[in-house]
Amino acid sequence: MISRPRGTRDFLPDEMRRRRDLEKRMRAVFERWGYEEVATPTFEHLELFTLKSGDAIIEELYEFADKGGRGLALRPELTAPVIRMYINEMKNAPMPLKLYYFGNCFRYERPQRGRFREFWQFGCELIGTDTPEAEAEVIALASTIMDEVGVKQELHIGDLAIVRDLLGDLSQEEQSMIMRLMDKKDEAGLREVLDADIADKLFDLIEARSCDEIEALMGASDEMEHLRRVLDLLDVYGVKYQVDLGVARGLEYYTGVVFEIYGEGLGAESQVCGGGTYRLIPLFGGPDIPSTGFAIGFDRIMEIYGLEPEKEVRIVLVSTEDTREEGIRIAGVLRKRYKTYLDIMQRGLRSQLHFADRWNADYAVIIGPKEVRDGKVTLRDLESGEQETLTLDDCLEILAQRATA
RNA sequence: GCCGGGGUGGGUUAGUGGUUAUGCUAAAGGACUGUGGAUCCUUUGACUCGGGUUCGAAUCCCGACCUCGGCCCCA
Repeated sequence: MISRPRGTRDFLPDEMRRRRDLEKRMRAVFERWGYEEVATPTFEHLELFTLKSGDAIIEELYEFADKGGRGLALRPELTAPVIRMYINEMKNAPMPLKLYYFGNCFRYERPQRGRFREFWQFGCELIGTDTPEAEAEVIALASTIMDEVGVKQELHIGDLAIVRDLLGDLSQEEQSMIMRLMDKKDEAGLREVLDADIADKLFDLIEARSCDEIEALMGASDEMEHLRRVLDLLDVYGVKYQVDLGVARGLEYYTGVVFEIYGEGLGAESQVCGGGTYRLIPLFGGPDIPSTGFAIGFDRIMEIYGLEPEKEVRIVLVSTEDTREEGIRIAGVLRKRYKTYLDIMQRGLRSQLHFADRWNADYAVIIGPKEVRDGKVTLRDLESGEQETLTLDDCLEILAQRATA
């Protein structure tokens, strides 16, 4: 027997219905905010992901050579591919671009709850600006999506521009390492690599919970005003957040405001969304324009998603040996509007109704010799067990009434 | 990559060294001949894999694989 590769999943009908329902709800929010969907290939040239990613990301890549010897990789995330797409073919589109996407991504990692080797990301990129208005919109959008799908969220907002002001003298590598330590809230580690006064200040900064506290430590600056404006706008959006300059994000291309959202009800993998402002476009050979975006861990939302999919009407069309052909004709009419199952096993009446029960059908429409003779159908409500024989038009009428009731 | 818990039919479960591996559920067929959920009968179907200990292993030991949880990293 051949099993699934490790860290992958099969989605059975019940779960798939719930996934599609969640997808639909999230997609609807992006659409209502004026974002448009795009899709990129499942695999890309290896360099797209190795060019500006840390070793950790590269180690997790599913990479391979194709039959022509090209180095390729399954995408580990979607920001880089979307930016690549923008540079390749959307440079003349009117700014700003508001794009969203939903797709599977691949990382060679140790699987656990909420972490898989194949997983799905929803996300968006707002390309062309890093104004406070843009950043506030993107954060508010992320937060709204969480609300709309019933996730209890905790939103943390940081700002790498401010942190980098403090670390300005240090090299790129040192800054990256410090970001990582900050993310882990590793005080001892930070004290090891930093001068005592900078370490003290950095730690106070991580503890700061308001702009005033930060300004008291760092003094006034353009970055400070920028962050203040973003937070003011979030207040207007009605978004609840917590200032947390310890949010450092793993990726090195973030430059400004960054944020993470944690969901309630998950284990170790509680981060359900992360994003911020970055400058990735020039790194890939495009113009020096900033973007803001985020990615949502779709599978993690699935774990804590409490809403039930919309009820669908399921009908089983029951016919007999003599009436199969009439059954197919009537099923054709029902199928214009409803999910209709038609027996193809040459089963008897009893057996077809048994199947209808197991299939959780709402109604059985029975077409036997009597019905065919009278030009009628029998509509049986499988929940109440009540049934009546009536014309097809009347049957459709009743189904339509019940569906809206 | 590291540290723990766990793997018995499709799902669930009994079985801690000894006949043909238990029950429930499911699926297929039947009893019941124009009506599902009940009952009964038949059939299908499992010890994750590989070593070791033993006269004998689902059971004890080791390893691998998978899985669950944690570290790391992130979505």
